Amino acid sequence: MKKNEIADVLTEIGTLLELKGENPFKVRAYQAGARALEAIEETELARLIAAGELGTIKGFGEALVQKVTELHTTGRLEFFEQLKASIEPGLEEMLQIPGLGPKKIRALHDKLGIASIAALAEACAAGKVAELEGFGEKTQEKIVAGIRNREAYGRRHHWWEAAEIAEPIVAGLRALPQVERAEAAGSLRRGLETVGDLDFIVAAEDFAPVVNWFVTQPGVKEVTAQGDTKASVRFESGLQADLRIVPAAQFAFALHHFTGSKDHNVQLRQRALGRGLSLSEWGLVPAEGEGTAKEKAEKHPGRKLGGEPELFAALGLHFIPPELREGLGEIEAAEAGELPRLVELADVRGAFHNHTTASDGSNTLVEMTAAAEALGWDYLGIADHSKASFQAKGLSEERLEQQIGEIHALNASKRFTTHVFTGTECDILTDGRLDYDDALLAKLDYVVVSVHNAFTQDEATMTKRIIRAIEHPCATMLGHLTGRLLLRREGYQVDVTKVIDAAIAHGVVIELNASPWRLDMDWRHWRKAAERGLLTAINPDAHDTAGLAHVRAGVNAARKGWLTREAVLNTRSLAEVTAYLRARRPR
DNA sequence: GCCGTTTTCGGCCCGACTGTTTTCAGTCG
Repeated sequence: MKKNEIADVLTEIGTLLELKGENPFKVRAYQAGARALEAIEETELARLIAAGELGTIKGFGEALVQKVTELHTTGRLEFFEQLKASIEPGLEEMLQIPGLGPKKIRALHDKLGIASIAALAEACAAGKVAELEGFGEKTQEKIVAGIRNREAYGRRHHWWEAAEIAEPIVAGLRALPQVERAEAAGSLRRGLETVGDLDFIVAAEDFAPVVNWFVTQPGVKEVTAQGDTKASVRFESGLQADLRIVPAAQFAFALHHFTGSKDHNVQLRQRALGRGLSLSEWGLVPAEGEGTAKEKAEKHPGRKLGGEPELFAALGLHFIPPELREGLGEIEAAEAGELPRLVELADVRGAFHNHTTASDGSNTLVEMTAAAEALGWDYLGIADHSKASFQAKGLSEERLEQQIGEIHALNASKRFTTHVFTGTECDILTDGRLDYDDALLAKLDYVVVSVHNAFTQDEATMTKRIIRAIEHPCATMLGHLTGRLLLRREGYQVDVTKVIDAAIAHGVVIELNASPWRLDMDWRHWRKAAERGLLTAINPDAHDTAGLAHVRAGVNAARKGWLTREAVLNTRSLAEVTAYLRARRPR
């Protein structure tokens, strides 16, 4: 069984154990195991299992090693099958309803025999749920609303769309007279490709006006909680947002806490405890002594921090950028002083893989170049579709020749300070050949090769197909490695490790497609790939002038992948990139 | 179920809010 499927099984075991009322720490162990698995490369997992070394990975004890090994070797797990059979299948999906946790679901099941969302809806309609001990009218109403909206409520949201909602709110909060500081935290701040909900952390003197401002924002459909120090709202799209207000002295702690991730926080708290300190959203206080963390924090006014850097410093760590806080080794690296200097948006000097009206873009070559110049870019690569992408108005040989001429003329005119590179997004045909002949490809500054059809090929075929394209002497970079569309379509089946190996061997760049709906290749692969020498280009895959700004999403993903400026081709100067591309061209 | 330079057993983060309670359980993050 593949790594990701094994991770899914571990996650589901966690959920099932939760429903059974198992020890919550056991549940957490399975969930942590699943996440840890996602950070291991497929071939590395196979090696660890073969060598009997899986147990050396943090989070994998005897039981998980045995289960992962069994799943990996046989594709089955007796324990999982029995566990699944022992729980009615409808109970799992009831967890999606906000306000329903394992305890309430068990009560509904044990006392009313409810084992599906449909049965739950019926019982609510009959008023039976409200009569249960521990339940009431309001709970029943919440369940009814939760069932009605569960699709919108449970949905995750693209980072880009979440940021578009969050940024004006942060700006609005900062403009309030009571507010000293305001930040968005959570997975948005960590730059995760999708966001479950928004978290706003505010430092203020007077709380009530801030809460009132927040719950009356345009687009707020429902106020789901409102207290003295926090409030929760839901927007039209189903996106939920939480506001938390703290005194200024606690701001850094609260911001860190709600930025997460959960794994990162747990690890950092363990580190604090090892030093006799207790870390919480309230502060960093001695672990010993009377009182809650909050009470102790309030007795330590000297613990006021300017910001998160001091928090990390107090634990003997370099500052860990939010994007790295996934519990994937960043604390160890911060301790050793080995955190990478992450690539920044300001490092980007241009981008490849952009479209114009020649194929399926909606702005012309001139408009795209003007937009790139406005961004301060030194160069812009145009890579329209090739002829096999008929649906995208792919360019015939003649039209591509014509475009090359137009670009040369535009460069020669000196109309823009931004230099334009001639390129193509050349289809990788079903057998791995390229869509243009070599003579034409050789006329271009660079060639992006991408898969746009026959997504359903089996993994071996697809892997062979892509590697054949990488081996082509004209290939400069590989476009959107898996073809995934976040929250919409899984990528095609491909052995990522083998493709990375081939790209390194042949000096081919793998792009980090920066489209907020793709972010492909996934950030989870980049750290190891770059360590092994893979170079990337953060490519917006822009189809209009506004799309160029998507490099920001790509930079987020690159940072999550521990990438430095050096690992990203399009942080280099025009002269360096020109030299790089020239050296790459077939002789 | 995992983990260990105070431990191989006994911890494992903990506080806000809601809705149900009359002192607190459950959920959530």
